[in-house]
Amino acid sequence: MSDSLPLSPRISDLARAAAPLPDYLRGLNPEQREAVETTEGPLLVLAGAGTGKTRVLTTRLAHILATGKARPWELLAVTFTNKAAREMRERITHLIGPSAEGLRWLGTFHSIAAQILRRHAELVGLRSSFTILDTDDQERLLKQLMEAEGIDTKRWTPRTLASLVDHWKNRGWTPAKLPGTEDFANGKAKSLYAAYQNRLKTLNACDFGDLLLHNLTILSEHADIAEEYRRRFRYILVDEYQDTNVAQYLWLRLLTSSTGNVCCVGDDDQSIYGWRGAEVDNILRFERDFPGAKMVRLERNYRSTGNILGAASGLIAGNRDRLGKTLWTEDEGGDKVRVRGVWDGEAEARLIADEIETARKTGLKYKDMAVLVRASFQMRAFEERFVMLAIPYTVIGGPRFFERAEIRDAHAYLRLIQSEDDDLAFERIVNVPKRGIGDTSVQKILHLARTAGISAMAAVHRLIESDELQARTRTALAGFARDLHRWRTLASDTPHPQLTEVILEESGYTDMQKADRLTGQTRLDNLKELVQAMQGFDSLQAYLEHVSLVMEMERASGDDSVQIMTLHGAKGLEFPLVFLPGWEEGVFPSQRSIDEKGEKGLEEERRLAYVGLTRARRDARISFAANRLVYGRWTAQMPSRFVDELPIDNVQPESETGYYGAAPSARQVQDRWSEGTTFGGGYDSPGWKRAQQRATSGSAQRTPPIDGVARRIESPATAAPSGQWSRGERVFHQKFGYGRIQGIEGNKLRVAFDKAGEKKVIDSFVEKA
DNA sequence: GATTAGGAAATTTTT
DNA sequence: TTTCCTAATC
Repeated sequence: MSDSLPLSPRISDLARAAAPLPDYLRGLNPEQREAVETTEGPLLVLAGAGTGKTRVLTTRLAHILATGKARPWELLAVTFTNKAAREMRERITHLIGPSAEGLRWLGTFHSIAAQILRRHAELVGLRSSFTILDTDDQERLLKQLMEAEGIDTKRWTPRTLASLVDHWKNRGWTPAKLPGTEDFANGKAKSLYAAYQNRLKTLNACDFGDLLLHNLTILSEHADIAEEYRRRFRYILVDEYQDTNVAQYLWLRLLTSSTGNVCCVGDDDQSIYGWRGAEVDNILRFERDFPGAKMVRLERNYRSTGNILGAASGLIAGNRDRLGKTLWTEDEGGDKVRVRGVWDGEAEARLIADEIETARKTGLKYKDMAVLVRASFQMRAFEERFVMLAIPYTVIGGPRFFERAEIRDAHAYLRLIQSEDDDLAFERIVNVPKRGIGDTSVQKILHLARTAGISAMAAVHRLIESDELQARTRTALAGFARDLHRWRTLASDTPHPQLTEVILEESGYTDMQKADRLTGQTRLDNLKELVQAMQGFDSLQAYLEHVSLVMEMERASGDDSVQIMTLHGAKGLEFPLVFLPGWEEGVFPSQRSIDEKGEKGLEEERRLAYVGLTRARRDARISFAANRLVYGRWTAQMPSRFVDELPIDNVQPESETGYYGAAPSARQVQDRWSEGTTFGGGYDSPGWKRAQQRATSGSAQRTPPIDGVARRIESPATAAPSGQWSRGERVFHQKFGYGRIQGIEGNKLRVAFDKAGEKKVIDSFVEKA
């Protein structure tokens, strides 16, 4: 592509001719080189899946540094995730050595915005020590405000308001700039938003959205400050540009100088966070937004085979709003993408589990395989099956470490010790563990705090002196205050990990967890992990700052296990073999996406499908079920429209799947379905519908009813009668080993395992020992 | 102030 | 079906 461009006598061209090619430029293809060497002016790099995006990004930074165009601290490089930032830093260090440490402004949008905000906090009414609230704190705060307004928080949930506020902040709207009115709580949303922002100021806190929003206020109202940053950042680099929201876009505009050395890298076909405020438009409009912008397309794919690429490209071609690009690969051919219909969700899990074992025999490792689902509720079927067959697996995603209740409780203690004014932390743990300080007392404390304009802890001190509370409550509060005081004194000369241990012990938190036989052990383990994680930080302050911005924990990876994750979670990853189950209307594309966002929502779903397919290096396998158990009800499913949209040439429909439990009628339908000259369409046939009707005619049962046709039954879950267990009995479990039954609830057993601690397991997964 | 029973909801989630 | 949250009861 660059070959066909008219050659302009640029300095870099001359330099290129004169000097030998630096090592780091070797091995780049012409487009990649162009993306690296076009350092001046606005540049959009459209990087298709698997085209070496990260390599280009890091090489570009290295190039700018190596050629002396800028020093490390004059570069602004923004990513979306901490993981991406970390990876970029590592790879640059690999390229240019330790001087990469000088890249002060390489980080996520939020961490860089937080840095800037700390320097100018007073301009938006905060102190530079402000705390960053997470979504849970945010919702609790909003709930208080709503209750103070007498709003029915069942009819209008704090969560809905939180997402509204988030939405507004994503668009860069302060309460004053908010256009129009909302239906929410009879038009009170706007005033609630204003009240919330005020409350945040008194708490010296801000939420995630504020980090960007306050930056916008500062940069647009203080020209001198904006100018200072524009001069500082000589080169700007933005990763995943397709996922930026309006606020981030405005932020970039404010930081981009007139020389406009801004390079945005992204792929409009991989924009999958629209529901979180991402604007594909940002990338589609780039050339208009940054006059004189160049565009480089990276279209050579180094990851997938021709068939996978063909299937993905054919599918995404159905989207209208895209810049368009044609991925190609030298690795033509490869296996076709297999598409199979199965009877139900269980059959799908069985099929995939069996194929995992088969693939393993051909030399693939478990960790080379991934199951990518649309929504997390689909994961359970696979987990159950994998446990049964002892296939090691890892669920990526799930509840995040720092969001677990016990971790947040521990943090609340630490926050309250660090700053007595942290009312949210106070509220969270005044009565955790139970100290006999009930809801009414807490409300009294908070009321006094609010009316007197003091912190909750200050209110506590006052109330201890007064007689407004019962003597018993006063004693409890005094005890709590005394503990806090003691810990705070201790904090000055105790390393923070030990401090945390002391607090958890002395507060009775550990004992409280020990008393919980069900989840206590897991939680205590998590707390241990927390103390471990704290070791890596110089101070409590540094640690707390870190966790507020980094919601994830370094995952211990490296073990050989099948990865189960959502399609969203899979972005940026690749696997030799990828399973894509649940391609059914309503599931994928998700009905809700379509209901809420119509055609736009559908296009985003299609991009999600594209992301899923392009994760595969050698082999992608799509499946769909005729029947699925959704919230305990059997639902007839139609194959996803995306199945139809796959180009027939790259796809291999399989009809041998009857073995996996489909009734003949369903198999016939599948045969018909796969026979069509245009791919798909067959599910309109009477046979498919009949099969579905039969399935739905019965209400909730373990399997969809099949008239008189034997299906392959091998699941102990269906075979094993329950009620054969008794408490105290010794059992063996594939994954957790030996243990003793503590309790029985229906088909679930509470088992204290010798090694793995107490777990709830399905009875069919254990055998008598 | 703690326990329990009933009812509504149930995507995706980089910070 | 399960899970979480609120309201009613001890």
